[in-house]
Amino acid sequence: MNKRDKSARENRVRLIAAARQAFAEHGYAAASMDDLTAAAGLTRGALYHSFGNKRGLFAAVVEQMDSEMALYAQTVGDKSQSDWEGLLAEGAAYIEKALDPEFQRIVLLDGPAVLGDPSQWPSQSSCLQATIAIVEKLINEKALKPVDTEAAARLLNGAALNAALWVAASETPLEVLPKAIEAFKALAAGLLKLPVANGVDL
Amino acid sequence: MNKRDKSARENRVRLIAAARQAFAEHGYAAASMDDLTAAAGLTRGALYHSFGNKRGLFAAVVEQMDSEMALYAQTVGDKSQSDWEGLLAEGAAYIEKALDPEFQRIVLLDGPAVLGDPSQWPSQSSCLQATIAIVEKLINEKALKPVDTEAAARLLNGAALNAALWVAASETPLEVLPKAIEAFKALAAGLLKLPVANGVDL
DNA sequence: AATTCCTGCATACGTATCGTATGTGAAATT
DNA sequence: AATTTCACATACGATACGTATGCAGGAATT
Repeated sequence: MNKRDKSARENRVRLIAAARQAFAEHGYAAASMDDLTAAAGLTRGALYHSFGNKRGLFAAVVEQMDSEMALYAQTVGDKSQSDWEGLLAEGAAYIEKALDPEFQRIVLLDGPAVLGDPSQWPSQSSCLQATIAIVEKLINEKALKPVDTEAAARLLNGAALNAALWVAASETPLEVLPKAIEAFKALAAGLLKLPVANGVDL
Repeated sequence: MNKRDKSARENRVRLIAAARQAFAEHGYAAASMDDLTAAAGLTRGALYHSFGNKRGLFAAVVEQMDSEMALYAQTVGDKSQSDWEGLLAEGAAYIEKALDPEFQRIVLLDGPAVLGDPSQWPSQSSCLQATIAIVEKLINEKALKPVDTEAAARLLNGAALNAALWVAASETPLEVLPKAIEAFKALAAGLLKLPVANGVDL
């Protein structure tokens, strides 16, 4: 553990943290690299050395946030009683996550514009892979209609994401949230081979 | 019809057209206002006079594209035999629309970053309103589960939108497209009170 | 018809910010 | 101890946005 590499790593961590805050507060375009590097006690020289350009730094921030989300989704899924409930819980977790203004601004709004279609991000797959895995399992168990696993997973995530944006932009998020989750569960039920019994918490 | 207003209107039309092309080609951030105004035979002065700033021009472009989309969605819906099929057709139309690189870049990628959450755009509602109307009608007919109409409409649109991005980014769009549409129809079927008969084109 | 007013647009300027090219000092290597 | 390396700072140039001002040609007024 040499001293130089260690301090360099620390600086990268501090840059990502400062960038995360700046991007969340001002948005990608309006975030000044002079300002955010100064907030980290560095200059733009460090930034260009470590991340190449503004976009590279942004990508690092998104990757960090996305892996946090994937981790959270997994714990939520694991806690569920059945695979099917795990799928629903993951979706609900995604919806709730997007209530976080930081997540909304960086990942949902600026992310696609800066990094392109989210489905192509390496990090996004980590979150999607979890969904795909569950869908695949459920199809093998013959619980779901034999649709394309990736297609189903992407649509579920897309619906959840959109629901999240809607909830977040709402004037009364806490009122709208249950409606969004209910609609999400109804949609997801469309993948089931057999209709769920009425009354089961849909 | 005085001469000045007429030429001013023409100039606005030409600016929007030039902007639409520039934003589609380079993306919002990289589109130079000097360049695009010059392409329209004007200068930035005209732009700031008519649209206030770069964002205002962008908003005008998005509104134009969105209203085109709403118009198209409506014709597709009207052509359908039943309301339910109309709903599915609209979703499919949305998915196909997002294969258009111009629509993808401007409305799907840059739009949210520049204008904020799409569900808050005045124009977006025009497209969403159509979906909401159909959903409402189907719920009144007791064909759908009594979910919140706006929630259902937003989730459907979100799923379609995400499917579209996925198809567009795919290496083999024409292979993926039917999978996306099939999965979309399955999801949408989740809103139905009664499961569709197996074999009906799901 | 002549004059004045109005306004849509051009021109010019200031400022902010990004990316690169170059410099430097401390740590690592020998 | 001398040399090399490299993480980062500094300096520079270029680009692009927004504003403030100027102007010309069509409208309004008399």
